[in-house]
Amino acid sequence: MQRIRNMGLRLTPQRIAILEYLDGNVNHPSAEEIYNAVAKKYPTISFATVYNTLETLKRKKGILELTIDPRRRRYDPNTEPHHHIICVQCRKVADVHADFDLRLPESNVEGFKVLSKQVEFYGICPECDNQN
Amino acid sequence: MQRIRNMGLRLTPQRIAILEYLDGNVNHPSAEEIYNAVAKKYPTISFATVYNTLETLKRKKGILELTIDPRRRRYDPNTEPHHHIICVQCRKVADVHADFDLRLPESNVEGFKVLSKQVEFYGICPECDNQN
DNA sequence: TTATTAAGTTAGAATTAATCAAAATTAATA
DNA sequence: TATTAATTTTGATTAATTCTAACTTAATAA
Ligand SMILES: [Mn+2]
Ligand SMILES: [Mn+2]
Ligand SMILES: [Zn+2]
Ligand SMILES: [Zn+2]
Repeated sequence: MQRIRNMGLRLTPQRIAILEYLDGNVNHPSAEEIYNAVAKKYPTISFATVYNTLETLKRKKGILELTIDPRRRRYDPNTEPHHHIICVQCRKVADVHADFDLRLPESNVEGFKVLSKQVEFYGICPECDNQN
Repeated sequence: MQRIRNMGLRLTPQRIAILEYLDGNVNHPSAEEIYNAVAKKYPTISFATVYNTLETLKRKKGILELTIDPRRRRYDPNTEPHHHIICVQCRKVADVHADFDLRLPESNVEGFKVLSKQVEFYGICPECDNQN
C-alpha cells in the first residue's frame, strides 16, 4: 500500500480498501461492484469516493478503465498490455493474453498520435452457452 | 431505401431520414447527433424513435453499435469488419482499415465462443494535437 | 504532542444516456 | 376503403456518473 504514497496520494482507509479489493482481481468490476464490496468492510464509504479514487488511480496509471461494456465502465488493476472478451449475454469480462501485432500502416491513421490500443472480443461464455 | 423493406420493416419517413443521415456517414455519430440531424428535416421525430430504429437496425445487422466512447454509444453504418481510433480529447472516432490477424490461441479464451472482434486505438487527433 | 491546512470524504442533488409504458398514429394489405 | 399490427410519440423512469458544498482527516512542521 506504500504504492499509494508513491503516487503522491494520501493514504486513506477508503483508498486502501479499494486497492485491496482490486489487487489481483481479474473480474473487471464496475464502480458499483467495487462500492458494494468495499462497503461491506467500510460501510460509510460513498459512491463519490469510489469514483474519485478510480479517476485518480486511472490518471496515475494505477488502473485501467475499460470501455468494453456499453452499460458501465469496468476497472482493471492489471495495467500490463492485454486484451479482453465480454460475454454479450451475462457481461462477464475475461482477459485475453495474446500478443497481437497491431502496428498501423503509416498512411492509415489520418495523423492520429496513438496512445494505446487493445482488442475487444465479443462472445458467449461457457456458462451462458450451456443454458441454451 | 428498399433495404428497409427487405429487412421486413415498415418504410416510415423517420426510418428513411435516419438511414439517409447514416448512409455513407463516417463520423460514427451518437444517438443525440442522429436525433439533432434528423430533427432538422423532420422536427416531430422523437428520441425514442431514434433509439428504437437504431436498436432494430442493429439487430438486423444493418448498422454497428460501437462501444469505443465511454460516454455514449456510437453508430456506424459500415458493417464491414474494420477498426477504430478515438481521440481521447475531442472524442472524434475515425476508421482504421487494416487487416490484423486476431486469431486466438485455442487455450486462451477460457471456452468463450467468439462472435466478433475489433481493435480499438486511443490517441490524439491532428486538430487536438495542434492546440497543444 | 498539537496546530495547521491542503487533500480527501461525504450526502445528496444534478446531469445525462438510455429505456419503458401507454396512447395515438400510420404503413401495409386485402 | 377498412382493418390492424407495427411504429411513433410523449413523458415518465431508470441507471450511471458527475457535481457541490460542508465536513473530516492525513501529513507536516513547529
Ligand atoms: Mn484485464
Ligand atoms: Mn467505422
Ligand atoms: Zn455469459
Ligand atoms: Zn481530437
